[in-house]
Amino acid sequence: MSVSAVSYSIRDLSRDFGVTTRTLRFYEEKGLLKPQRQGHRRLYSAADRVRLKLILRGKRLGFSLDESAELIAMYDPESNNAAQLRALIDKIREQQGRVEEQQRQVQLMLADLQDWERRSVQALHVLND
Amino acid sequence: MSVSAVSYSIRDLSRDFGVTTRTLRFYEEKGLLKPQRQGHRRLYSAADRVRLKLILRGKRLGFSLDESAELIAMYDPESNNAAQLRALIDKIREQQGRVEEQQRQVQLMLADLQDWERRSVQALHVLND
DNA sequence: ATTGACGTTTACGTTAACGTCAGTTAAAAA
DNA sequence: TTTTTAACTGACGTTAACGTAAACGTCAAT
Repeated sequence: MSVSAVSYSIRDLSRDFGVTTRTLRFYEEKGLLKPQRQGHRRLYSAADRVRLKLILRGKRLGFSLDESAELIAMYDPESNNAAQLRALIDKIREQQGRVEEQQRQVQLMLADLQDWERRSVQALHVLND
Repeated sequence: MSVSAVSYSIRDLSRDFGVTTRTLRFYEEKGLLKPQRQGHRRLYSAADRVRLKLILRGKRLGFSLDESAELIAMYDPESNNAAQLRALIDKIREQQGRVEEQQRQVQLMLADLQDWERRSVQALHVLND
């Protein structure tokens, strides 16, 4: 079974995902990525790209790298564990809660301010009349 | 005009807002709070409480302390500046955008996962039948 | 043989938001 | 007056997520 070994240099990933090479090495230090080596050079596989995509998605979700690491471990397609999957979904739901709370706070603040704006416009009217 | 000078100790604020005294002194270092002194002790006024409330609200909104500092400067009830108020509202709207983006990402991820869950449950059925 | 492009490791630097002492002072309680 | 209690000022420590050199390896092209 020959695998058509598509692989990417660190530069490739850097370019394709808009992150620095330092970042990629850093993610590796943290155990988030484990590219193969050819000599001492890193060779990233398609699977590595998927993992990176997940990490970055995690960031956009507002997760820390450590949290992303957990998520990815759970997301692992090999261990097709239902309980784990639920745990993962729960984690995301928690995050969803936090984000919704922020949303509420933003709404509140905006409402406050717009109210204030209306009143200060009125105040100006009073002053100018 | 005698002002009924209500004031609070650092301990009071710490307790009332659920932050450490270190935090309060730190906020002062950063210029976010400017309590009066009685000797070398800090005396917080009602205005200081309002500022603190705003800072903490800013945090819940997902702003950094520096950003909160800006916000508070703009929020200043003295300078009743309409343009400034708009600027403030804009800042909050930006944040709103960021939060909404996170919300979208969370939704996406959840959808992905639930989809996956459905399929793996089916897969289990297949395996068990 | 040298240049240049790209890669590697090692390691110290940076920012944010405090935590955690250590050593002092001032005021209140015993 | 002595002891407690609360507060104060440094100042160094901590975590996260990289940034930023420094010094070196390797391979192809000139």
